[in-house]
Amino acid sequence: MRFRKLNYFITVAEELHFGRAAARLHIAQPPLSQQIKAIEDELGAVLFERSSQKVSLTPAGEALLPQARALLQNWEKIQEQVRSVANGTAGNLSLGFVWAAGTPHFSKGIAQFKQDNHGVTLNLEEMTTAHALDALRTEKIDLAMIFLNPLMDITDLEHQEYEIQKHLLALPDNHPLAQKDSVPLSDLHQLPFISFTRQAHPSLYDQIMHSLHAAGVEPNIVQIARLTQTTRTLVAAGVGVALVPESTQFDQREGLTYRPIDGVLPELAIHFVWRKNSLTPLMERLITHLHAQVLR
Amino acid sequence: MRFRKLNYFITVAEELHFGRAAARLHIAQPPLSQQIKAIEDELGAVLFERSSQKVSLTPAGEALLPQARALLQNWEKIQEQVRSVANGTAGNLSLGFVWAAGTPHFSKGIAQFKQDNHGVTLNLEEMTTAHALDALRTEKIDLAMIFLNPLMDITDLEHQEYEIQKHLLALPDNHPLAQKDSVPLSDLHQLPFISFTRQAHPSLYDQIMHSLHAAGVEPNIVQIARLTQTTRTLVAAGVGVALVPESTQFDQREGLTYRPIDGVLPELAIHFVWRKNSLTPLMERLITHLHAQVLR
DNA sequence: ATACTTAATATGAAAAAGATATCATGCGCT
DNA sequence: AGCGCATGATATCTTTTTCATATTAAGTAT
Repeated sequence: MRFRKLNYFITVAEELHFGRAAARLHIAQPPLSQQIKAIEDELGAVLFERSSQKVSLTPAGEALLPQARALLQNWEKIQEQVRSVANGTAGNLSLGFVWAAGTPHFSKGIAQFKQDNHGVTLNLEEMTTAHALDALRTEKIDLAMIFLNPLMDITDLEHQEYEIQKHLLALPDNHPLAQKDSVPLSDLHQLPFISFTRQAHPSLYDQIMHSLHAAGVEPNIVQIARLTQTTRTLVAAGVGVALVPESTQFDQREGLTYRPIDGVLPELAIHFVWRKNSLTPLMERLITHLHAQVLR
Repeated sequence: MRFRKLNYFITVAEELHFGRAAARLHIAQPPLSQQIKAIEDELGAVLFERSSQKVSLTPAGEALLPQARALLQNWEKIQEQVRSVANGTAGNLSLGFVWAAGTPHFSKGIAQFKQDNHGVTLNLEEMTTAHALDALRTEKIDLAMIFLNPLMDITDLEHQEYEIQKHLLALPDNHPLAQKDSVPLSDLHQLPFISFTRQAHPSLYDQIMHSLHAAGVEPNIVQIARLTQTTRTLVAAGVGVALVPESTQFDQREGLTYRPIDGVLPELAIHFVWRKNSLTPLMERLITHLHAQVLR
């Protein structure tokens, strides 16, 4: 697909000499004459005025020349773009991620990736694990960063670990438990407790509840849809305490303090997740890049 | 030049099925697979994800599809345009014409031609015969409408008659000669006389002078560069009389009157003139059109 | 006229594209 | 699990297209 004939035409138009043009094209003169004639027949328009003395463009040829050049140039650009997309240095990518993934190193990683890949458009959307899985399967997003654990049925998906966070207990400054350096799990018994809904991160929710139960803790739960800004506002307001991912502490807030938990709680494993066979070079590059940010 | 491979790609992308695509393209499936592979090799990018169960576009293919469609559409447009230029229903044409050609039927003809040929851009410029010939030879214009007579050396040009005009004598209203219905040539003897310069229309000038001389008229000449508006202003102001082409009378003016000449004067033959071998279909159409306007 | 340049034509060779037959793979269905 | 069906890939041969060589035709310059 070299647009042979079009190139032949352009070369003859540039040289205005079949012999020289043929030489430049590394073919003999007769086939060049034939090909030009073929183009003329196809277009139904004579492009060159030939005499044995000189060759010149007809108005039709004059009209075609710049257009033909533009077309070829266009094709070059298209090729480059397609190659870029194939290499992952260009393209679009929609990423759904749980709020806990939004750490400073995540933001920095995204910003740098965008800078290093000017051709790439990233579509970022914060969502719950459940929503992200649905969005993945309905192809609304290409890649998710969500809480993953062994209980989930994701045989239709592939994944790779991003990072593992610990739980922290978020407390109002003046809470009695804030006196301790670390809080035993059992101290949470009967405490007013703010948690995300089971709907949002079902299996994580179940795991946490199971752990609490095992520690003999029967929390007094106030449910909210997502672990976001709202959780911290409620905790700071003294509505209750909350188990939050450690990344939350990056977001300091007046009247709010964090303490490590002493006891067995499930891992907060955030994974990259994508549909099987949908891993593009671009996604691969983004995953590698973000993962590298975590490790340093 | 049917952009075979690009079309193959598009068809497969549309059908997402090599067999059906091949059928639509009236070729067998194996060569289609080969050609697609050839494109992929050339681009260095896999465009389709194949399984025995279904075919789908990769991001690279997704990127190429609209571009490829646009490219082909572009090519269609280019072809049409080139054909239009070849047919003379589109293109550019620069026309240089002497002032005398600017009759009402000329203007009407031009206006109508433009209306009937929307793709055509006409470049009109009023110029002298001498200037027009130079502009023709230096390819500044494509076609001229000028005073032509047998004395001129135009072996490098071709021409066709446009129209032949008679001379009229332009007089101030109150001039004594305005009393007569027609003016004998000999009456012009020693009269103040306004004429274009020899430079402007050399051989016409010579012919007119020769005719005057033959009639024993020795005019008293005030020369101006061109026979335009200015001539009539000068005549109306009583500076002198002038021999003008009959087309001038279409432009009525206060204090100015025209009388036929009684005597032998050269023909005022306005011809289309163009370079040899430069007669394009567009020029041909314009010439035919304008000529038809004269005859009715 | 004669030599020279240049594009067109004729004919056969090489390369590219296509057809037919066959294989490999994966899925659904008993 | 095994069989049939659908689908794309591979191998090999045929056809078509493109190209090269030799030659011709036409026009210019000497």
